[in-house]
Amino acid sequence: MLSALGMELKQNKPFGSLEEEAALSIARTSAVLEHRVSQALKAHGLTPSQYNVLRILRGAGPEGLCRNEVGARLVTQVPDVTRLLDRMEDTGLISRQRGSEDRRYVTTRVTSKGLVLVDQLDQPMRDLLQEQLGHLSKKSLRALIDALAEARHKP
Amino acid sequence: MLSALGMELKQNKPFGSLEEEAALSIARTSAVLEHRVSQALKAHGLTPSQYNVLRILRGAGPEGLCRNEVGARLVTQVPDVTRLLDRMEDTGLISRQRGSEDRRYVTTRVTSKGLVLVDQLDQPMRDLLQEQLGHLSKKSLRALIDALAEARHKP
DNA sequence: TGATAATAAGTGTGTAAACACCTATTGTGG
DNA sequence: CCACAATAGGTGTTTACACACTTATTATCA
Repeated sequence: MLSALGMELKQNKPFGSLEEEAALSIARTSAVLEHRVSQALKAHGLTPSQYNVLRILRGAGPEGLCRNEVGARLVTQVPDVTRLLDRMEDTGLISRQRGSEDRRYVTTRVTSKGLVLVDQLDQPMRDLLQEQLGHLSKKSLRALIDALAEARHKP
Repeated sequence: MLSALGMELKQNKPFGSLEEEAALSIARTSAVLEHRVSQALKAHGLTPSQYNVLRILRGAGPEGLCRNEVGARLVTQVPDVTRLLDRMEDTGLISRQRGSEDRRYVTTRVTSKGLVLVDQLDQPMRDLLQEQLGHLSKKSLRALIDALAEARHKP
C-alpha cells in the first residue's frame, strides 16, 4: 500500500525510510502552502519575503531595525537582504537611514504606505491560513508544531 | 513564555494563532532542511530540483518519462521544467529524444553519467537525513508525516 | 473531412536568488 | 596610537525562477 505522498508524486516504490518520507512531506507541504500565499500576495505586488519584512518592521515599531536584524528574523533566510530592501525602498514600502552615532548601521523602517498595506493584508492572510490549516484540530496542530521544532533542533 | 520558533526569530510577541505558528514552523523547517541538502548537493554541481529529477528518472527506468510527467513528480513544483532539463542535458546527466509515434512527446532518460552520480549520492543523502531527522522517534515521525498529509489535503 | 480544441513542449523577458568579493566604520590589543 | 580584526553594509555576476506567450502535433466532432 502506498503512502498519501507517494500517490501524490506518482511514485511507484515505497519510501526508503520514515525519515525520507518525513523530509519529503515537509518540503512538499511547505511548497504547497507557500504557493498559495505567494499567489495571494502577488495581487498586492509582494513576495512572501517582502511581506515577511513588512511584518517584521511593523513589529519593530518606529525605532526600526538594521539590515542584519531584519535578515535574522526572516522565516526563510535570504542571502541578499540588501537588494530585497532595495526593492522595497524603491516601491516606497520602507525607508532607510544611515546611523549618526555608528555610521555603519542603516536603520530600516516601514513607511506609512507599507504600514497601510500590511495592515490591510492581516485579515486576508488570516482567512487564507484558516482555509489551509483550519481543518486541523488544536491537538494536531500542537503535535505538528512540536514535531517540527524537534526536527529543527538536532540533539 | 515564548514558543521555540518565536525565540528563533527573535519575535517578541506571541503568534496570532496556532495555525500561524504551524505555517511558519513548516516554512522554517523546510528552509532549514533544504538548505543543508542544497549545500551537500552543491559539491556535486546539483540543485535540489536536479537531484529530484535524477531520482525520478532513475525510478522510471529505461523507458524514461516525458517532460510533463517529470514535472508532475517533482516534490517542489517548478514552472519551467524545460530549462531545468536543458541544463541537465547540457551537463550530460540526462538525454532527450523526440517521440516517433506521437511527435509531441519528448522522452527524457537519465544517462549513465547521471545514474552513476545519483547512485553515488544515495549513501551521503541517507546519512544527511539521519543526521537531520534520525533523533526523532518512529512515533514522532509518523505523527509528523500524518499531520503534514492532513495539512495538504483540505477537507 | 476540416475547423477547432486539447495536449506537449519550448521561448522571451523581467525579477529574484546565490555566491563571492568589496567598501566603510568601529572596536581592540600590542 | 596604530595596525588589524570585526562588524555592517553594498556590489557584480551567474544562475535560476516565474509568468505569459508561441509553436508543433494529435484528437475530436459537427
